[in-house]
Order: sequence, then structure tokens, then C-alpha cells
Amino acid sequence: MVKMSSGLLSLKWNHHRSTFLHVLANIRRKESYSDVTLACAGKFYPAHKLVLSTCSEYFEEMFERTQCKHPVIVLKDIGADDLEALLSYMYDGEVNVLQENLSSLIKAAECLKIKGLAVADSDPTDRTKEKKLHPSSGSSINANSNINNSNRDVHRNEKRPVNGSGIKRTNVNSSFSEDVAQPIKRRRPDSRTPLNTSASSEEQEAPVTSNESAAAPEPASPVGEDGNNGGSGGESQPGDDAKSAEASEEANNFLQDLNVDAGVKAEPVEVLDADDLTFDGREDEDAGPDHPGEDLPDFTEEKFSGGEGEDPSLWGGTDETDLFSQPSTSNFGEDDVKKDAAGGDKSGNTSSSANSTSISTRLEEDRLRGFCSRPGAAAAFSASASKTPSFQAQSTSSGIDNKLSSSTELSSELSPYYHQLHDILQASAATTSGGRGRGDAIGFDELSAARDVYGMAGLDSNIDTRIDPSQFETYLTDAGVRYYKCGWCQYTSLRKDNLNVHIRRHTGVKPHTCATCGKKFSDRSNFNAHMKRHYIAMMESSARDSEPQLNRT
DNA sequence: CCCTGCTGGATAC
DNA sequence: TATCCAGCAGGGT
Repeated sequence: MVKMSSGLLSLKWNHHRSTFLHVLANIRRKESYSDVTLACAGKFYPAHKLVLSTCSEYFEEMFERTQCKHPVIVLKDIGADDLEALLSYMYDGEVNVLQENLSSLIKAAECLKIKGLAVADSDPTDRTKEKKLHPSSGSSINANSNINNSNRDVHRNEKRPVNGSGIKRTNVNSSFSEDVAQPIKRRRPDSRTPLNTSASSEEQEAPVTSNESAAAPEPASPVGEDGNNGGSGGESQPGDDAKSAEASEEANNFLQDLNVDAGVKAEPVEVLDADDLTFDGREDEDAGPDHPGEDLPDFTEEKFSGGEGEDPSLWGGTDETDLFSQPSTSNFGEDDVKKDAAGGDKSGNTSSSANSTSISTRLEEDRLRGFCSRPGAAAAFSASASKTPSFQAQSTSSGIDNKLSSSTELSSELSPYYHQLHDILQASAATTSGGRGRGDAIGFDELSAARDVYGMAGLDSNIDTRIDPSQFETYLTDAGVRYYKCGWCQYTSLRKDNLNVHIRRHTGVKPHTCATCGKKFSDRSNFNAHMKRHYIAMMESSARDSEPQLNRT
């Protein structure tokens, strides 16, 4: 305590800084007072706006633009390890990083405008000196941390706990008042093209709605371009929390190469009148991540002979899905429906006099408008409209969707006969196009045979495939029809089981694993189709091999 | 809740 | 064309 000349006493807390840092570390570890969640590569990191905005103008600006109490910020093109390192840097003021990881860390820091790493770190108490640190110089790291190459696991030990599904969500129990992520169409890997070029372009096309925060600056640098999936990337996750590490490893394996948009979503509007909703093409296709090793490798008898013991890497490892995309904000037309808050039936007092639109019609309309369901349809529109000028010449159903979506975009309102028109065009296309050949239309015989050969179990018993009640909401129409709304996006379904599968697109839960190639699937149906292809390829290969022998005899 | 089949869009080849 | 992703729906447990 210092007695000042004016009689004022200066009370000084000698260990104020260290105490603050200590407390900060504690609340981070305990996830106390978390008011923001960072989603990255399938993992969720509870954090604090105060800390993030203090350390990053990027976050500061983002939080200023959204009123959401607990946003979930989906970070694209940032590796989980890098994000964890940056969080440690922000909370602890330092972080240890391997030299080989430095460049990606700096890139991530640049994307997030982390002070001291990517942008000038000026002493707030000294406004006279401002030094600009070059992002790639590495000098900023030296200035702020002790780089210790021996501390190899510093990041991994800071893995945030996750739930059994490998994904942790926060603040989703009662209402989905935080950001949501929509499942999006995958994007095939293309080793010949830069990973994120298309991502950027499509992302820029993403419309921003009034109650949606402005698109966050796009982290631009691709991280973990390849070789980080399957057996190499997420296989080992030594951590202090074995259970969470194991769970997160699963998700991590799935989402290693996940590229997601950085964006935030404001809190949902209270209750929007459906007529007030205007089509904004929200369900645009996000530039999905690339999926190294996604395609099936060549099927040779030799590879098949390995069976379950073979090295999955030979088969390209696992794939993963692009799960997080442009967040959406508009509520599904809740003027027609009442939320079944208890998850039960409230139809007792809702039977209406109101001449409400049937739920199926509303669902269909909203789907075609791009607000819910079948993201692919709307995504196809945005993609085709921008990339395929000739789509109108097509008579296939994709052309149908394009036409209808185009008209929707122009009018912003749907004709009451919109879905009927859709059906008519669809029927017309079916008769005129003669159908479309499908390589994946394989019958039951093949499935049965494949099951005999490969077992077809595929279901990871460690993964809880049941739907998480915290991830969806139940609504009732005035007519008492129950339907379910995804907590991540505007998808709605009359069937809970289909919603369950849909939610896996968001959470990255892929309970079905191909024992032959290690590829993982969230959907049993697609898993079956995949296995059938294995089987057919094997049979074809066998047939080819046996041909010369037949010729000789 | 699960299994299954089918379908459409997207994309690589 | 083959394959993957995603959604829908029938049927069964």
C-alpha cells in the first residue's frame, strides 16, 4: 500500500495479474461462464467473449455484430490443434508450438486476427508505441511464448471434453438460441485444385439476412489439406481425459479435413410470420470441404483379401463430411404451429379453429423455398444457377428444381400450387427423360451377399445412435400433427428417425464403418450401398481374374 | 428406433 | 457413368 500525496491510498494487489491468469485458466478448464462456443473440425470449444474479443479484433467485431447470447462460431479452415493452441495463447498468454506447426498456427492466427500473433500487439497502457508484427516472421511468437519443441503434446492435453458422440454442444437444451450449422453437400476432393478456392467463391455468394450477423471474415488458409484423415491424422489423441479423447478422436477422425465457414448466427427471431419470410437462398451450398480418400480405391482381389486386418490407409482411409455451413436464422413458420415445449403433446388446447395450412404442405413449401429440408435441393439451385447456365434445358428433376427455385427467387413468394407444379414437372421429367441411370441402385441380393462376405455389421457400438433430445425441438401444428425441427438448421421432419440421421450430418457422428476400407457413414443406407459396391467390385474382379483360365481351357 | 430401398443433386473420371 | 451425400418413406421390432 502506498500513501499518495493527496491522501489517497493506493491499494495494490501484488499478484493481481498472476491471479487473473490463474482464475482465467481455471474458468476455462471448468468451462465456467462460457458464453461462446467455437466449433472447429468437429470439436466444440467453450470460450468467453471477453477473452476472445480482447485478444482478437476479429472476434470483437463479430460479437459486436451479433446479439446472440451464446453464439456458436464455426471456424473454417482452421485445424483443431491450431485453434487449441490459439486458445491457450489467448488464455495463458503463451503457447508452445512445434516449429513445423508454426506456419499453420500463424495462418490460423491471421485468420482470426489474434493480437500479438497476426496483428499488432500494442501495449494498451502505452499508446505511443505500436509495433507491427509480421504474421509470418515468427518473431511475435518468440516475443510471447517459449517455444519448446520438447513439449510435443501441449495442444492435445488441452482437448476440451466432449460427449459420447464426440461432439459437445453448449446451451442447446431449451431453445436453440445459438448458432446453427446446416448440413451441406459434400465437395469431392480434387488434388489438382486448391482446396479452398471454390470455398471462397461460394461463400461470398452466401446471402446474409437481417438478423444474421455479417459473415465473419473467412479464415483463408487451408489446414490439414491431406494426410490428416484416416489412420494418420486423428488416430492418436493422447490426452488427460481418456474418455473425452476417445470420443473426440472419433469425431476428429471423421472431421479431420472438415472445412467450415466462419460465421455466427444471431438469436432466432421470436415468432416470425411465415409470410414475412422472404426467400433469400439461404440454403446455399457451402463450399464444402474436400475429402481426401473419399473415393473408393480400385477394387482388386488383392486388397479385398486383406479383409478386416488390412491397412485401411490402403483404401484411402476415412472420409468426412462437410457439416457446418452458412448458419441460418429464420424460424420455420411458427405461426402455424406451436412448439411442443415439453416434448409432449399439447394438442389439447391447440385444436383449432384456425384454418391452418397442413404441416406437410408447409414443410414442402418451406423446403422448396430453401428454408428447410433437403438442403441439396436448394443448394442445387444456388450452385446450378451460378454455374450451369444451361440448366433450364434439362428435363431431369434437377432442372425442375432449378426452374422452380428460380421462379421462387424472382417472386420471393411461392404460388400455392408451387409444390403441385413441382410434382407435375417431376412426373413429366420422368416420362421424357426415361429415367436416369444409377450406379448405386443395387438390389437386395447383392446386399445379402455382401453381408455374407463382409459381415456388414459396421455399427460402432461405442457410438450412441439415439437421437439427442437436446438437438431438436418438437412442435405441434394446430391440427395436432407433431413434427421435429433440427436444432442446427431449419430442417424439419415429421419423422424423428429421419431427423436423427439428419442431425448426424451436423454432429459428424458416423456410426457405420466399412470394415474393408475404414470409410465411415452416418447413414446406414449409404453404408449398405457402399458395402454392396465393395462386393460387386470384388465379384467383377474375380470374374476378370478367372477369364484367362477359362480361355486357356 | 432401426433397416432398407429409392431418389435426386453433386462431382470425379 | 460411378460414387457419394442427403432426404424420404415403408415396414418391422
